[in-house]
Amino acid sequence: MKQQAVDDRRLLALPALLLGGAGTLMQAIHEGVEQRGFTGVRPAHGFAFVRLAPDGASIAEVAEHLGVTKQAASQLVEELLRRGYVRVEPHPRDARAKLVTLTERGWACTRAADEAALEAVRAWAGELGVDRVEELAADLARVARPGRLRPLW
Amino acid sequence: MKQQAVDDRRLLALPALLLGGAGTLMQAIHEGVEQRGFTGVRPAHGFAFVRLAPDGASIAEVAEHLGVTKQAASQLVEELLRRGYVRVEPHPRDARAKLVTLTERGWACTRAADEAALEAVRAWAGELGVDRVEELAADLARVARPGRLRPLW
DNA sequence: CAGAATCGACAGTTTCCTTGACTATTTTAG
DNA sequence: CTAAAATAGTCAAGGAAACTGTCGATTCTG
Repeated sequence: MKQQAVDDRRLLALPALLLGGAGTLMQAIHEGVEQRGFTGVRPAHGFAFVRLAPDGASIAEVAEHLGVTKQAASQLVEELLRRGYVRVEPHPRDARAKLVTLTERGWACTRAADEAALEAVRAWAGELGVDRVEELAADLARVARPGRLRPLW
Repeated sequence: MKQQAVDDRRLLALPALLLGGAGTLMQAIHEGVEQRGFTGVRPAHGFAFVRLAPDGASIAEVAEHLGVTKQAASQLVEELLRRGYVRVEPHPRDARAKLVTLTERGWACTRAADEAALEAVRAWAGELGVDRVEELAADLARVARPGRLRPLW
C-alpha cells in the first residue's frame, strides 16, 4: 500500500500535462490554420473534416462523430457549406440523407491543419528526438481509446 | 529531404492521439467526479479550482487563469458560491477586490477529481507500466509549455 | 404492407461567453 | 498631495452554439 501511494504521486502529474499539452497543440493548430489563410475555422470544423475526409459522410454520421445532436451537426455543415469547405449532394443510396464531402478548399484546409500540427510536433522532435516522440505516440495509442473525437467534454 | 518526409509521416500520428487522449481523460475525470457525488461541476470549474487551490484568488485572477473575461469569471464564481464550493470575502489588501477561496466541499471536489484522474492513469500504468507512464509525463513536461490551462476554444 | 426507425429541418430555449457602460477603489504623475 | 489613469467587479444586452421537441419524408423490419 505504501508503494501504491508512491506510485500515485509519480502518476499524478500526467493528467495536467496531457490536458495542457493538448490545449497548447490545439491552439497551435488553430493559429497555424488561420495564418495559412483559412479564417473562421473552429476546431470543431477540423474534427468534422476528419470524418468527411475519406469519402464524405451524412449529417447524422458527422453528428455521431462529434458527439453532438443532428441539429448541431446540420448547422455546422451549413456553415461549412457557406464558407466553401464542403459540398452537399443527395445521398446516392438514401433519399432521406445528404452526402457531405470536402471541396478542394476543404482539402486544402485539411492539409494546412496537418502542416500546422506537424510544425508543432517537429519542434517537439527537435527537443526530444524523433524516436522519443514516436514512442510517445505509441504509448498514447495503447491507452487512448479513440472514442468520440469530441471538441470538448 | 526524403528523410524529412519519412520523419513527418512518423510524427503525424501524435496530434490526433494527444487530442484524443486528452479528451478521453477529461471525460473520465468528469464522470468520476460526478460518480463521487459532485454534480453539475463542469471542467471549467475544475480548472478554476486549480487556481483557487493554494491561497485563493481574486475574480480577475481567475479570469486571467481561464482566459475569459472578468464578467464570465464573475458569473462562474457566483455559480460555485451557490453550489457551496467556494467562499467569497472582501480582499484583505484591496477594497475593490474579492478573495475567492475553496470551502471544504471545494477541497473535497478537488480531491475527487484527483482520484478520478488517478484512476484513469492507473489503468494506463497497468497497461504500460509505471516507469513508461512516468517517461510519458517527463516527455510531455518538456514540450508542453503550460500556457493558460484553458478548457478551450 | 403496416408500423417502427431514421434522416434532416424548423422553431424555441438554454447555457455560456462576449461587449459596453458604470461605480468604487487604488496607483501613478505632475 | 491631488488629479488623472488604471484596475476590480457588476449590470445589462446580445450573440454563438449547443440543446429539446416536433415534424414530414424515406427506409427498414416483421
